[in-house]
Amino acid sequence: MEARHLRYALALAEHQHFGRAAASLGIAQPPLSTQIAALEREVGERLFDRTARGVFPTAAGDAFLARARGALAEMSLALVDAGRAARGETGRLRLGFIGSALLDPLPGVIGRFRRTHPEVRMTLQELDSSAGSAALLAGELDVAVGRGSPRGTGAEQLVTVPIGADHLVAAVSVGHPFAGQRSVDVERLAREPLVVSADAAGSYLRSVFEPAVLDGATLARDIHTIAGLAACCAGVGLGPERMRLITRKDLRFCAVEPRFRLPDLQMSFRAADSSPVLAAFLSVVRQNCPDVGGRLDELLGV
Amino acid sequence: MEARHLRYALALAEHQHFGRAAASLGIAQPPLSTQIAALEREVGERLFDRTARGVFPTAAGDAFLARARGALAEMSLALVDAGRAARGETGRLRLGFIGSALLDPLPGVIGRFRRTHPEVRMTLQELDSSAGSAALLAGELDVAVGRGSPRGTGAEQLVTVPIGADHLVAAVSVGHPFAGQRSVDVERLAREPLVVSADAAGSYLRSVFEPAVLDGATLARDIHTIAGLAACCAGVGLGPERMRLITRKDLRFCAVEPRFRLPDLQMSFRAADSSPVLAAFLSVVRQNCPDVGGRLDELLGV
DNA sequence: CCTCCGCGATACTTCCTACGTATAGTGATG
DNA sequence: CATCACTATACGTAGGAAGTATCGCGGAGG
Repeated sequence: MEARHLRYALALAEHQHFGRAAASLGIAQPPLSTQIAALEREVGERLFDRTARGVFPTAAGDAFLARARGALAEMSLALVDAGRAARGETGRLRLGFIGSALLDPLPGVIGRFRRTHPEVRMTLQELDSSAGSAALLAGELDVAVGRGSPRGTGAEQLVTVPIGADHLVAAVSVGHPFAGQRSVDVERLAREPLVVSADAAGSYLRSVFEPAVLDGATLARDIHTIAGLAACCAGVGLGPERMRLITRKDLRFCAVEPRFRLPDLQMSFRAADSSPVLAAFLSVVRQNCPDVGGRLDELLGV
Repeated sequence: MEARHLRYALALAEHQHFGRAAASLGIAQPPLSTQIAALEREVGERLFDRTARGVFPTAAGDAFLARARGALAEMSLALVDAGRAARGETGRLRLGFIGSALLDPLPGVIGRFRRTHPEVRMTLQELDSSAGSAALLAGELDVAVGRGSPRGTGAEQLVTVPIGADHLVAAVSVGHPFAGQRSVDVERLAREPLVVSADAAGSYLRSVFEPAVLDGATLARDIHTIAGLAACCAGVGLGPERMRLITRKDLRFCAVEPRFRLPDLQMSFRAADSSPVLAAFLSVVRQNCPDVGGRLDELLGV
């Protein structure tokens, strides 16, 4: 049985007349008769009653036609759905990110993507940079946002683009002596109790402070915790500049002198991932983060 | 797009290999390549990634394959459903009947039909004989059970078979003088207050009693009401012998002398009705009412 | 009652296209 | 670099779907 048989049977049921049904199909009447006969032979039942007043489906014909309509509808949906999937309008995107990314570039990107691709199911989860690249390589994520380029086994299977630069800033409670200052020296900071992210304490902060200073610091899992601890006088919080987007009445920020540039925020995905949803997401990222457009343009082959 | 394209795409997705998929389809590899290419051209998207490790569906391919499975499933169901409809296993049967038929032949017939054809939706309604044939002709019923052969306009469009003979019996309250008697004479009955069905009072009872007797009788709409009225001493109930199947402690029956044969119970349907459900129902009737088998055998062409 | 007409089925031819065979192109692997 | 495995391409063939002509049948009308 071929789709042709279904189309012919439906046309015949609609026109109740072999000649007119054939004309509507753009064929002559005899082949229509032949094909309907072949269909009835395959089904093993007479599907149409040929009467003098017209051609009408039998009970078996009615049952058959209902399914035939369903089958043809599925076939057109196959075409439509394939196109939508190819354009990244349907599907799934699993995004992992560090807390600070949720402050600046992600809200705009995610919001715009959800508006333009409402039928893509998104999974969002906060995790640290190294867990992000590991989950990417394990196939558990499609996009990871972290700080610094992924290193280690399999990192060459990932493509990574910078999506935002950052400098170190200090966060203090509103009652702290630093609270009114526009900036504070690193040497001064080293004499204060510090609150830093566990991630940073193990990596880039080691090029700013002596190990002994960091070993005495309070560790926090994410940027919001640093801000909260600093606000309640647990110490001087250290984090990226976008931490200033956290607005609390009991919190003040100071630039750190000399300026220290943190590793960039980076967005990674599997180089071998050809998912149209990913491509659509990257295209939204390019529109929302003009700074990194050049790099993505190459990757998207524009 | 033809069903062949769907089958080929599914086989390719299953085997992840053009050669083996082609073999499983019973064709050579080049035509499979050609057909898949044609399908991808029609859909407008690449549906499979040909890699060194195998052939894998793209995102568009996955979406397409899901619909393709649905479409092919509908097509096989079209065959199955047509067969079931042709055998009368699915569909609808609208049955109208007079109350007395519900006492004897219908419970067995309907019960057996429902067991053997559980997916046929049945509509049952009690109505009098003339309303039954009218509803048949109006296309509102498929089968009608009444007493006596339908007469009047359009009756020749109906086929009618007898499904049960009946004689007149009297029903009286347990306290009535007739209660202990095996039989009672018609002349004796004529001097009692009577309870009869409105239908019968207007037709066959007129050949048993004087019009004056019937004009004084209490009229009931159906056989159960006759029995109820007789039981509470409203008069002597008259009805078909199968009324004896109504067992109430406060009710007794007497044969009527001389025996008077009522018009037979008849089952009617449209002669032009070729519904397989009707045929299946008639076949059950034939098995359940051996008396009328001969007549139905002819009609069913056995 | 016969004829005519409309419609579907059948007979036969034509042509498209799906299939088979042979082979070239391509990417991975030793 | 050679080889191998696999898919794509080229081309001839054959099966079947469509076209043309005609038959058979059932209903309407004279």
